[in-house]
Amino acid sequence: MNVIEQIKMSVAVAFADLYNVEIVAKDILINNTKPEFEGDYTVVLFSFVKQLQKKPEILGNELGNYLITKHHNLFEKFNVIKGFLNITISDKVWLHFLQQESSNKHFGINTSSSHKVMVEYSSPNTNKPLHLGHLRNNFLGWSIAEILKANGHDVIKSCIVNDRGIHICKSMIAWKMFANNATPESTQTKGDHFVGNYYVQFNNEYKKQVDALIAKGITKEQAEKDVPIMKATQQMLLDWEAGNPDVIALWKTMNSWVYAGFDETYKKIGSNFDKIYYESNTYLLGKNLVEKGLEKNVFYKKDDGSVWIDLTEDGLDEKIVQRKDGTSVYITQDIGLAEQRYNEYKANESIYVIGDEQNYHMKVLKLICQKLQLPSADGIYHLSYGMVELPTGKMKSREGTVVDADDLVAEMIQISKQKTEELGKVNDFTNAELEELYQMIGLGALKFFLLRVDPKKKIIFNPEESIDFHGFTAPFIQYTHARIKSIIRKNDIAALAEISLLTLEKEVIKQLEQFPAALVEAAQEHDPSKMAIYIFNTAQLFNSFYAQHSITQAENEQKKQLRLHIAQLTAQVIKTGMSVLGIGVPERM
RNA sequence: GGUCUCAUAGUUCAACGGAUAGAAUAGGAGUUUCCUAAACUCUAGAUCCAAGUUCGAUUCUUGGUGAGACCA
Repeated sequence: MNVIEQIKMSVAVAFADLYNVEIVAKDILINNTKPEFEGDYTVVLFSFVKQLQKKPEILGNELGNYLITKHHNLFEKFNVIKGFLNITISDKVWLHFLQQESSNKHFGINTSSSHKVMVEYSSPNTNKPLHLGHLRNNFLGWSIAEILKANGHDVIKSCIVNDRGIHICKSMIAWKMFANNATPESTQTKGDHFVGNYYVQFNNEYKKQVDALIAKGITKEQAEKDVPIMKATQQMLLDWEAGNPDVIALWKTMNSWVYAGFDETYKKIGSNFDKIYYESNTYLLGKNLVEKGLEKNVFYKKDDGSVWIDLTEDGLDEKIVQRKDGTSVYITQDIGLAEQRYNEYKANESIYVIGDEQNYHMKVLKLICQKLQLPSADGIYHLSYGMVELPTGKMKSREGTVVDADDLVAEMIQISKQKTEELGKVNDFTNAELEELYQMIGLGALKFFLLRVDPKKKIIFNPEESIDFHGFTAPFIQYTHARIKSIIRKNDIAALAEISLLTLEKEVIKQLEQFPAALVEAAQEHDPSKMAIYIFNTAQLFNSFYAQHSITQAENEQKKQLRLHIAQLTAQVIKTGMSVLGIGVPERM
C-alpha cells in the first residue's frame, strides 16, 4: 500500500476511534504539502468540520496527536494551519521503500487483473497517406494500450481499415485516367503517397469538370452531380459491390500499394496491432441486428421502408439505421462490428480512439447497443481526442494543407541529428548507434509533444516553429536518464544504510513512490498525458537534486549509496513511464 | 435552429471544490577547476464577462461573449 493510501486509512480509523464517525478512506483529501509549509502530505479537514462541530485547528491537533501516537513508525511530526494538517513522514518509511524497490525492474507494473480490453485505434483510409492527426491517434491508442497492460489488463490492439467506399474509387478512377499504368516501383514513390496523389488528382479533375459544366450554364449543384468523373466513380463503386473482377483486381492492387506504405510508416513510428479488421469484410455486418431491433421494438419502420431509432427520450435525435433501399449506414456497420468483436474476444471494455468530431456518433452507437442489449454495450468507451490544427485552421487534404506524417517524422529525426552533432557528445558511436539515437530522440520529441496534452483538447501545430527539444519535452527526460546511466555505469551499488534525508533527497524518493499511483491514474482516466506530466515532474525534480548534491562526490559513502539508489530508481521510473508512452530512453546522448 | 466541447502568463500546457493558481517556452540576471550545461538558480508575467451555490470557485449552476465539432 502506498503512503497516501496508508494516510487515508489511518485517518479514517482515527475518525472512527476519536469521534465515532464513519468516513470512507476515499473521501479523505490528501495533497502534497506546499513547499512553503513544513511537511510531506497534507490532510484537508474543512469538509469534516461541520459534521464534527469542531474548529479546524482543534480537529487538526487532535487528529495529528492521534496519528503520531498510534503510527509512530509512519508519522514523525505534524503541524496545523487553518484546516490543513501537515504531516511529516518518517525518513525510515522512505528509506524502506527505496530499499525495497530501487533495483526492481518492474516497479509500478501490475500483473494481476482479469480485465480484458480491446483498443481500436489508427483506423486509416486507404486512399491517402497518414498525416499529423493520424499520428496523434496512433500515439494515443498505442500508449493507452500499453498503460492498460502495465496495469495488468489483457489488451488487444485492433484496427479497422477503411478499405472500401467512394473515396477509394476516386483514387482508382484517377489512376485509370492519368497513370498510364505507373506503379510505386516505376515512379519510386512510397505506395500510400502514390495512391494519395491520385486522390488529389481526382479532386483537381473533378473541379475542372464542374467548372466546365458551370461555364455551359448548368447550376453548380447539378454540375457536381453530372460530371462524368463522378458518375464513373459511382459506377465503379457499384461494380465493386457487384464483384466485377477487373475492378476488384485494381482495388486489390492499389490497396496493396497503400499497405506497403503504411507498414513502413507504422514500423517507423512503432505502431502495431494484434487484430486488423477490413471494412470490406465487415460493411455488411449489422443487417441481422436491424431485424432483431425491429423484433424488440427498439427500431421502427417508416412508410418508405427505412428503419429508424428514436433517441429523443435520451436527449438525442431520431437516427436512421437502414436506408429505404435496404443498404445499411455507418452506424449499423459499427454495431455489427461491435457484436462480432465481442463474440471473438469477449473483452470487458472496448476503447475506441476516435476524434471528437465523432462524439455524437459514438454516443449514439453506445446507446443503440445498450438498447439492443448487446453484451458489449456497457463496455464501449470513446477515447475522444481533439483535432490537430494549424494556426490557419483545420488541416484539409483536398487543399493540400496537411502535415504529412512521413515528412514530419523525417524532419524530427533530422533535427535531432543536427542537435546531437552540434553537441558532439557521442562522436564514438557507430553509424547504427547514431541512427538509433536520432530516431529515439526525434520520434520521442514528436510523441511527447502530442501525448503531453489532455487528449480531449485540440492541438495547434505551427509548422513554422519546430517542436521543442528543451523544457517540457522528451529529450529533456531522455537526457536526465542518460546522465543517470552514465553515473551508474561508473559506480557499484551497495546496501543502503539508515541515515537521515536531506530535503531534495526525500522529495525525489517521495515523487518516485507515487509512480505506481500515477500509472493507475493514467489507466483509469484513459489519459497518457497524466503519465507524461508525471514523468516530466520526476525528471525535473531529479535534475534539481542532481545539481544540488553530488552523487559520486557525496559527503560520505552512505550518502553516496543513498543517492545511487535514488538515481537508479529514477532511471527505472523514467524508463518504464516513457515506455508506456512509446518513447525509448538512451544510455547516452 | 438543436446538442456537445473548449476558453488560464506574449505563446504552449497544468491544477480530485482547498493554502499566495503551477510548469515550459520567449524576456531579464546568473551558474561549468566538481557525476553529461539537451542541465541548474533567481526574476517578471495569467483564470473571457456577469450573477449564483459554498467557510472557500479556474473547477459546480445559470446567463452572456468568443472559437470549434456534430445533427438535419
